[in-house]
Amino acid sequence: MSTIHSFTEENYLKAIYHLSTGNSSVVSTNQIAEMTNTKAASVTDMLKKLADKKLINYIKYQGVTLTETGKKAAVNIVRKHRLWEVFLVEKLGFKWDEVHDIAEELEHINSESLINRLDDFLGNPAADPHGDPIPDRSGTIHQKKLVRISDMLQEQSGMISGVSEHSSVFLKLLEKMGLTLGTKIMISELIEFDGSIILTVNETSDRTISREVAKNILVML
Amino acid sequence: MSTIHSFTEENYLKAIYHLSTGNSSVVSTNQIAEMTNTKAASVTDMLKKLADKKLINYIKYQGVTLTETGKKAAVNIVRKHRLWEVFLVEKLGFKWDEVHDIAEELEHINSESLINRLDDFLGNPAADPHGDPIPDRSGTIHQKKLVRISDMLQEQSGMISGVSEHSSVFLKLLEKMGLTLGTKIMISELIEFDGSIILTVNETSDRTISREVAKNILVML
DNA sequence: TTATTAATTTAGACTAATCTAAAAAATAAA
DNA sequence: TTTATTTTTTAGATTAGTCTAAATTAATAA
Ligand SMILES: [Mn+2]
Ligand SMILES: [Mn+2]
Ligand SMILES: [Mn+2]
Ligand SMILES: [Mn+2]
Repeated sequence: MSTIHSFTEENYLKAIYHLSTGNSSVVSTNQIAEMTNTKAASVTDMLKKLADKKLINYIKYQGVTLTETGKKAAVNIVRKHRLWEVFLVEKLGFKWDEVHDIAEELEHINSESLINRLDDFLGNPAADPHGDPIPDRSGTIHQKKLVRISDMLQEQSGMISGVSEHSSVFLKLLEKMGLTLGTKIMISELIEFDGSIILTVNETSDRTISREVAKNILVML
Repeated sequence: MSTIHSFTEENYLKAIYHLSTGNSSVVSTNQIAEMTNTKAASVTDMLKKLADKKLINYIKYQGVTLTETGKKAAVNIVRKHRLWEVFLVEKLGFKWDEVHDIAEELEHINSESLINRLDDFLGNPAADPHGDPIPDRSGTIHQKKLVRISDMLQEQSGMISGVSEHSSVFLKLLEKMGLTLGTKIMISELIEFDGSIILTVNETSDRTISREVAKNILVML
């Protein structure tokens, strides 16, 4: 199954997928250009090709959505990306801020049996090192309900289970502050002045984080 | 270190490397075309490019050799290919006849730290699943002295340690006959009529193999 | 040593993916 | 509801890698 698409086509499909699971499900040419580091003109060319292959629904000037086929292809790439990230962290000992670029290449390796064996080898993990859910082999995604720390109330507690910002600087910062996945936190104080928040970590020590940081840490209540 | 070369350039370098470690160290355009499944005209184009990049020594109509830089690049690809094969067999449970094509893709993933970590994770193996030596991170290859079964004498014994034919049909045949790496064999009889050979396997049972098969099994005495 | 055959290179063309600059359409502002 | 701005598309080029067919060079045979 799953026809072979070029490296490049796969990157576009993944970009469209990620953009469409964000705000609006319709994605614009410029958004895609930005995400894929290309120019709008190049995107238009590729959109025509993907539309010809029935991977996207595309009407000139109206943006695109993925077809069922396109979505399946995209989810499969996401599955591969996240499984490889787990491998890199769990088996090879990479840090969570070091794996993205390598997984970006590995996700294009084409072998159904490879990825399913890898999945088993890793113990069929539910989430990648950043807490993002790993689609199962049928393409189903079991997304846990998570809330941003910035949306939590005084005294509320939970466990850090994901991030919505994947840059290396951000991840390293969390690492340094001891705010990695699995850490228990409690909202100890909400600072009115600038919206920053004081957390109690693992029921022991305190940490102050800015609103900007708080917005990008996801917690399971 | 190690400048980035395209997927395609890497495949050419590897082809030239393998061809030049065979018989003559000078490799011809047609040989490369055959190994890379392309046409001679395409090879000529690529040879010019590789020569410009100082990866090969190329004089029109005279064939090519790798420069030191080119050889280093080629050996590094071979290292990656073989390490990935070990991973696929040892960790993911693939059979030795199933891994070549996947490794053919994985060998192009570009990350020094990835491959060195993988090497460590696998326990710094000396050889791949087909008995081929794995270059160390400095590019040195520790090749063991092996002889073809077809070159062995009556009563001589040794351990199967490699193959010089990597096709799936051949590997499956060996698998079925129990002639896998690590098997102890002894030359029990040389059949004059057709050159076929009767082996005693693990000091117990006997196997008859054709001269053609015998030529492709490598033994450590 | 000349003629024939084989190997290699050049010429010219094609596809995928990209770009810049210009044109067209859609959106926002006046 | 015109005008201005932004977004998107088209036009025309470029680069990497490939091909077929023709020309050239080398190797082999007569
Ligand atoms: Mn990618
Ligand atoms: Mn991730
Ligand atoms: Mn390859
Ligand atoms: Mn091998």
